Amino acid sequence: MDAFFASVEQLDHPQWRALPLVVGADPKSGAGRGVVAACSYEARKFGIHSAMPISQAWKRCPDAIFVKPNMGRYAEVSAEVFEIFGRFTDLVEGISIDEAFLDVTGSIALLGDAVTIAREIKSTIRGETGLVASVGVASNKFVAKIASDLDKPDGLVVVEPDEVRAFLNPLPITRLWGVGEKSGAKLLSRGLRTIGDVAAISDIMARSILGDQGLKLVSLARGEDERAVLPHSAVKSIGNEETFSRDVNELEKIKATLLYLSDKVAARLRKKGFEAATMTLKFRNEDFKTITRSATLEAATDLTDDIYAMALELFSRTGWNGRVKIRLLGVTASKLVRKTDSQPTLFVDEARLKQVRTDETVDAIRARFGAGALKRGAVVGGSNKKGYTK
DNA sequence: TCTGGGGTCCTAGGACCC
DNA sequence: TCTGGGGTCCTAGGACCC
Repeated sequence: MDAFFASVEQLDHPQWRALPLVVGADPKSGAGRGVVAACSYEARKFGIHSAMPISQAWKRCPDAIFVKPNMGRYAEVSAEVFEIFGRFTDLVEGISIDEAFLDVTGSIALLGDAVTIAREIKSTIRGETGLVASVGVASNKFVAKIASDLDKPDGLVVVEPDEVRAFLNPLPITRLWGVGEKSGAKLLSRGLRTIGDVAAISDIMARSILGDQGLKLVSLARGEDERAVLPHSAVKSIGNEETFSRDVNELEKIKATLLYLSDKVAARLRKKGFEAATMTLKFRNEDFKTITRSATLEAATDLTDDIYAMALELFSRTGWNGRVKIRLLGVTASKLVRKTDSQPTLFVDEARLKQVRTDETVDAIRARFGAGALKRGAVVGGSNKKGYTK
């Protein structure tokens, strides 16, 4: 999907259409923290792009419309788009909220060749959601992905099997999916500028530059990719993190934030029917140095109090002494098990039962009155930056 | 110049097991 | 007195993607 978040906002707010629009952090008149999550094509004319610091976006176009992401709404629209994908094949592999691989090999006899299907998908999406999509058609995932990126917005790029090498060779290495800042710099330092340059090096050279990753990369650069389109991949982790609006060193605020994050993660686990055995605390200090501490329990849990207790324990293991300020805290649950598959409790513990009933009640109230209907006292009293009210 | 928030995957060392 | 090889799991860090 092209400029997905921004396009959804323009769809929902007709008065914002054809205007520069930025979805992301609050710019706070140029003093805001955070980055651009997405922006309209009108905003791109000012040099604004995804992942740019929001303060820079503000400098480039203070008159742009700045809005906070509304992930719930984007998820709704995403579901509509994926439902459309499902009409063309069962083999749909989502790779993000707005992007998927579709293996249409088995649909050609019924629906026409891949290019016909691609046109049909684009026009159905536009007709039913009002949004614009770009499609790449190719004989494997890697080439299709690159092709889909080349002619945005509203692109349709077809790469025939015998054109793959000629198509890839002239493209810059920055187009290689999986090559970011670090790997890109290593490749450039060896004089490798295009995908064709990478395709031409020996396996020994590839390994010396990027290790085992390098070997895979050379295959991809040659257009070789045998990976299947795999639907239904299982979720592996659920986490929430938050950058403070100013760096903090007040213990009360830190604890309130850990409780807020733990509660959020626990509620998401319960909503999806998971329990988690491993918890990871993420900690970034004012110098942007990031560390993690994690621990694994014998019995998986979805209780807010359990997760908060672990978060506190892991925080104490960071060795934080109050002298450096903290920029970000995060809590992530992993080693997930479906609740029905988890080990039954071996003995009844009154205190635990009480916690279970508390969480059930909280979930029920939030389900009825909204996620913000009920907050822990420590979170409200701890002056959480979002400033929740009762 | 200033770097969000949601994730996945990989690497590497150490503990532990057979 | 000198200690292999194969495998799994855990932890910490880091690259990368949207």
